[in-house]
Amino acid sequence: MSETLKVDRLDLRILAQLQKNGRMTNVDLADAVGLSPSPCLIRVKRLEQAGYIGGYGAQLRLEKLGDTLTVFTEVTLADHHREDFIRFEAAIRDVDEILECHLVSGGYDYLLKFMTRGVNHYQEVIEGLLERNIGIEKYFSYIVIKSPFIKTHYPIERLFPHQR
Amino acid sequence: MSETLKVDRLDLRILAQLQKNGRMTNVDLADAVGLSPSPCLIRVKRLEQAGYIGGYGAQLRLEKLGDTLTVFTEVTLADHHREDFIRFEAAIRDVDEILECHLVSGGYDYLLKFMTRGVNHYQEVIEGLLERNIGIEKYFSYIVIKSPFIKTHYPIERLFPHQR
DNA sequence: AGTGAAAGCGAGGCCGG
DNA sequence: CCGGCCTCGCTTTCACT
Repeated sequence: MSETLKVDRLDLRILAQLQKNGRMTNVDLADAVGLSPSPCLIRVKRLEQAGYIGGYGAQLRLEKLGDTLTVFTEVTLADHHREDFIRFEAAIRDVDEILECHLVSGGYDYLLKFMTRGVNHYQEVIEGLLERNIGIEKYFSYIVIKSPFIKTHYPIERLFPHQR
Repeated sequence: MSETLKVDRLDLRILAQLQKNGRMTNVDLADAVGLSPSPCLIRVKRLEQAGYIGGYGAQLRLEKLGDTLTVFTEVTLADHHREDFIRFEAAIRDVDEILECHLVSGGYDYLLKFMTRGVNHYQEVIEGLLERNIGIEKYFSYIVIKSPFIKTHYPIERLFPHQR
């Protein structure tokens, strides 16, 4: 599931294609990368098993379904021992409304990304967190007014320019 | 492509399933939501055409392929006329290394999410932006040390609790 | 390693309730 | 609007190169 096996140029092309269209058929994929279906499928399976592909998902336009609010929240912990980080991370992991959790270097400790129905919903979630006493010293909320773009795929050739 | 048609409970279940596994076959999907394949497929097509599903993608574990660096950057513009926002957004949209762009309310204007090969690569991109004179007054970078979690799907029942 | 067959199964269209 | 049938094309395996 997580072996580091060698990934050649063909594999990178497969990954790039699947990133753009996770539902394309194996024959189309094979055609796009210049392979015949059988070995192409084998490579895809290998990449999945090796953990390079974490899964496949539909990209939903949640904002089309109803009102949503995205909020980025900067969190500073009261104490900074290893156990404080662990406790905090464990506590917020199960909060559905928190989509991302990043430990950052700089003026605060964590940057969280929330998705809620609106400010009331967000406030409820935040207050629930504070009541649970998980080591939050202070926090600051940045409400997203508009997201001009969110890209769903990355040109991986740029990350790994000279892969064999 | 962007009609707002009614989405019932069955549609929500379909969306929830496809969000978790965008590659599941239509028969499995139909089974999971309690439908037979034909009407299920029709609903999926409708949801795609209506724009509720923006696309399907493989979730790549880029960090397994090589070194990557994620950076969140707060950007403040020098001026705040409509044209300043438009010019800035247009200029950064084509920068591959910028994955997300959010206009926020609060202490600064934009929160950007970068993905690069490392600090040198990040610095190159940032300097490239500054040289282009696109109205950046100042910026501050938060380097991501660790991302304890990034969730790829949201429990959409929570966003739309009382859908018919 | 890749190619090309063959067999099994799902996608997608059509008809009947 | 849903379920069942039917055909075509894709998936997946296997023997061969």
